Amino acid sequence: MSSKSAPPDTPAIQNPAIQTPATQTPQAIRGTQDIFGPEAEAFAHVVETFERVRKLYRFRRVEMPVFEKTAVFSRSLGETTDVVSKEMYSFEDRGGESLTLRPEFTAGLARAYLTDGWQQHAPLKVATHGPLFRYERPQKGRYRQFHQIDAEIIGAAEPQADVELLVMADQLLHELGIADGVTLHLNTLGDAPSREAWRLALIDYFRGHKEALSEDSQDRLERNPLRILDSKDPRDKTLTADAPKIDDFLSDEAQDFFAKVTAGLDAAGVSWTRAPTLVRGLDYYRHTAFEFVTDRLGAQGTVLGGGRYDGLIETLGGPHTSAVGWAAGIERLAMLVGERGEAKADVIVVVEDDSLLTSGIAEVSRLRRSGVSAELVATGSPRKRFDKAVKMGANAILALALRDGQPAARFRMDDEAATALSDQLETVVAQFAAN
RNA sequence: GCGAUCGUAGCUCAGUUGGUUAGAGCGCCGGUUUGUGGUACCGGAGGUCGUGGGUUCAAACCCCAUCGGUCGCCCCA
Repeated sequence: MSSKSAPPDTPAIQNPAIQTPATQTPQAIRGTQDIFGPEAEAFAHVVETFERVRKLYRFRRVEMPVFEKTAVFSRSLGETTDVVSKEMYSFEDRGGESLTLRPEFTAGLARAYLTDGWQQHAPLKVATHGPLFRYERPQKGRYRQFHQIDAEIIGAAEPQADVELLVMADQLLHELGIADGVTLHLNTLGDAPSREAWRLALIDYFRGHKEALSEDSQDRLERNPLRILDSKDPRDKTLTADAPKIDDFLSDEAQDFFAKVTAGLDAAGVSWTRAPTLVRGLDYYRHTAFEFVTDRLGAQGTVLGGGRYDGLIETLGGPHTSAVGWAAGIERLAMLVGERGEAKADVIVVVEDDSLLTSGIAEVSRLRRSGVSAELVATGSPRKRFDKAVKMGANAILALALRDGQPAARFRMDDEAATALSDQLETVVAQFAAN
């Protein structure tokens, strides 16, 4: 990228501390992470488990671009939401178009549903995973580039779609072994008229007590009044206790819908708690809203969340389309899973004399080609190589050494490995003896 | 965006009324010992004390700024 092609109005970097002197290694970008070893294994385990469960529930795999036109997100999430108003990574491309790195999956999926003709597959069950970007203050379990797994059903107005998604989420958490201490908080926001009536009642109620609200909530009153219910501020909590309840505003249809969702969960044996103050932050939610919350991650306790967004696709200029979905933070799930051991090698081939290096290369290649995971240890002090292999850990160790000037192979292996690998190793020994 | 706290070798950390060449354990490399073996001993490499200023005869230590981590608020997965 030459400086010539930069837009003429690109501001010069004002802060000298941000500039990296040519002699210094640049830092990673704040809020990004390089994960490695046991942590990376945990991350992969989450994705692999998700892939397995998603196939059990017959969700189809989709891949999408990591960036979209900015309007895709600003229109669907709502201009006043924090995500849109201050957390998006937006930029102009060289053609002058405003693009944004996806801060979530749903809006992009809705766009793809419309532009790619996926309507023909409705109701469409899809799953995806990948990186998302949000310009936030990083904390544990919260990053600027983070990763989610995501499952959605587009074009399904029936409550059993909500149920299917929730049961799937519940099974995923169980299969990851982290369901203990996680509870499903469930609420309904009603249909559009219910939600709107409740919203107006809340605004009316809180306006009457505006002075008693926290500063944050006075601000929320204008931008996102529903969220006052979620406030942790003690001043707000005394007020929210007597605030209008959604249940008093639900239409018969909305009430019936919610009853069918809870009945379905009960039938499937998924436990849940009613959380009447649970409101999702994004504008597009209707009816079912839910979060799976753990007590083990401090302030970042929501591990999986979602709901129904019947209004979204219309907002993007499409036909009225019902949809439900959820997303879960892979980093948060991985933290709950904990570090996972990396698999031991089936065989480590130790070259204890440099003159046998080519034999070692030949054997380790043969093993790998026949589906045995193998590592070659042939560097460092020859006398310490065996100990190094022992420390690395393997089901079997094959040591190649000179004995009385003649090549000789020795073994050490676990009993279990001995049975599993005996055929392979016999071949190796035979091979080695032959050479 | 706000508040708090931290930042010394690859890793975990010592290092206080500011005072000679900044230390340990683990890891890494080498040597000796052992020799069907995850041993023991010896030695070595490796540090702009996050970065930039300031105060001082003297700063890892005090002050300011900045970058980054962590925790809380906000928001959210």
